Amino acid sequence: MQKFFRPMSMQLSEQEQIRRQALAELKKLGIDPYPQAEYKVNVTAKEILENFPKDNTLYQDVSFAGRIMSRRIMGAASFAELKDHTGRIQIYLKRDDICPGEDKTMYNTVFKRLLDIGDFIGVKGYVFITKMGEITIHATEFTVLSKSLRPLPIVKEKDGKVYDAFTDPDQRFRQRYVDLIVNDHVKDTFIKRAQIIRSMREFLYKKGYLEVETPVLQPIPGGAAARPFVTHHNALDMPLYLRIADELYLKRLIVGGYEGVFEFAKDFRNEGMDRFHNPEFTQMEIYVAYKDYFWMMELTEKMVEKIALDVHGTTKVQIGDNVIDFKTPFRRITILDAIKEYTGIDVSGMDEKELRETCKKLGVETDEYMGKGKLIDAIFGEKCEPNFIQPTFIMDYPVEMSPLCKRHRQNPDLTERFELMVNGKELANAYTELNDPIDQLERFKEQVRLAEKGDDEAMWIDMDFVRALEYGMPPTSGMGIGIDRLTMFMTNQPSIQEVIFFPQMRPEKKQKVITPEDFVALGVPEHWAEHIMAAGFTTPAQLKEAKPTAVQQKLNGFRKKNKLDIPAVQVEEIEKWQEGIE
RNA sequence: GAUUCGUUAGCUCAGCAGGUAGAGCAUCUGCCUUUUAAGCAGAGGGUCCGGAGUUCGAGCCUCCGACGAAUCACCA
Repeated sequence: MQKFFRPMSMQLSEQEQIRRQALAELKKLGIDPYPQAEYKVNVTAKEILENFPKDNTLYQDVSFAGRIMSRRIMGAASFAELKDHTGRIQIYLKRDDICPGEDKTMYNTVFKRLLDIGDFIGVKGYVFITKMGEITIHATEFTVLSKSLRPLPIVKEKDGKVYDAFTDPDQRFRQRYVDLIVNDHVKDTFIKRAQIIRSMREFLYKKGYLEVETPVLQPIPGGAAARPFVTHHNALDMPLYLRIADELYLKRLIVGGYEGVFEFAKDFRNEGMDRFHNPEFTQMEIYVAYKDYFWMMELTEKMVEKIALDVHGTTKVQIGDNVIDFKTPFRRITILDAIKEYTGIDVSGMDEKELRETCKKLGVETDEYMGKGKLIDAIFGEKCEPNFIQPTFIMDYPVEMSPLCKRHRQNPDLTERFELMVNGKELANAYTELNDPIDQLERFKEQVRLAEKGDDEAMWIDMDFVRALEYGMPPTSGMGIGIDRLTMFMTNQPSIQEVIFFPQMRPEKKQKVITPEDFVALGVPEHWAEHIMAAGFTTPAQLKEAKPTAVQQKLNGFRKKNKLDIPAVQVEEIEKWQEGIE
């Protein structure tokens, strides 16, 4: 346990020490730096900045709270910037307003010396406009609401140009709270994310669909091809998996008689991480009875169009160098036609061997495990996918790739599946759902055969799901849409880490400085501890992992080489040291 | 996983072709009652990511390691 909670650096920086002293001095003055009482606020920064220019009789008795973001002190008067959840506003303090009597402590000591950038204060006063034309709260009193003990990165701005921006991705993601404090545009991105989700919910509520919750812990991880995270339930003494999708549960609910269900689902996939993948991510999946994938295309494009309009007020959205127009209807093309369009080759009707040759000719890499479906997908992925910048539905995927999808009504080698491509990336995936229980079981079995061949992402057989289908599922269409990717598109962010508050990171390792004393504490005698690092064991862990005999050889060799006047070490001693190491 | 780049003060970054570690902001002290990247004068602040090596001497060179980023691969 200990190793996950290494103490932060024990050494406080000068600035941190000064802030702790200020904290103590505040207490000495009888000021509680962390008061309990509610601080009643009657206005936001945004309201003032919007309304005061229209009517300067407003806001003559405001109570406002926020974080100090900058200070400009000029002797007996000061300006500071306070930030609340709506934005920043300047405040103005005058010594003789704050301290009308003889005692000037509140201004001279508390405000000027003991408060810092990062502290929360509340102010009461009235709004006016300075000579320089800035809307400002003239504070006649202030209250300390919370003292900050760590200095924030100082980001300055003039004429829209940002100086000393806080941009280091490592620090921004590990300490997202700091990122949110100093980078206003980051806050905006996540507000837009919330708008997108809200807009989607509204759209689906309006159609009368039911928002549901299904298990995150699943005994069989189904509904997608991906490696799951495994955990263990103690009471039941059985493995459980974090869901990779919620598809099979939502379809059970369709069997149960609901005609439209959807879920915003956190899904988990134990796979690589990059600009487009985080181990946990959010998908919205929806299933509607009596519909097919054509109907679902319309729902999807209408929904995405509405989101663009709600977030941007227009269907045109800048994504990287491209302007994407989410105006309906979106283009539709089958995967085979797409391949024809971009390679000039008609792969329909080709067998596996011909497809393999085609891949070779096109320079598409393959391996021997790939079946027809994967080969076609490889060609598409390499030669076509990046070209679909404007929203496009790619339709009718090969049957091998889609074990939960109904066969195409005209061609049993294909399925009624579409993916929505935007900016060369997959955004949504949908089927006319397979509701034939016998075919479903066959397809599951085919997946098992793939698994036996070595495909570690093939699906598992979920017999309970098959049983549900055996009771009868109405014809249904279902769709899943990636919320993180959608947010990336709608906010023009280049990486998934920019749209997930706390993206997965390697654990932060504070490098601990190891000294001979650390070895002494583990039972290594002093005369060895002072040489053990030089002899090649720079950490206790290294010492533990090494073979006792190897350690003995190394240490005694070192002793001889350096002519140390200490007794040679015995293997039993070394074994004892190793026992002492965690 | 591969390659490349990066890690120096609280923050953003310099640092010569190895020779006592620099700037701006922040901090501290003083001045300043409408400033706004406030200003002026002064001061303090560093395990140069960790370790080993080469060298009289390493922030800089070599090797090993940690973490991050970009590109590619893998994966969907």
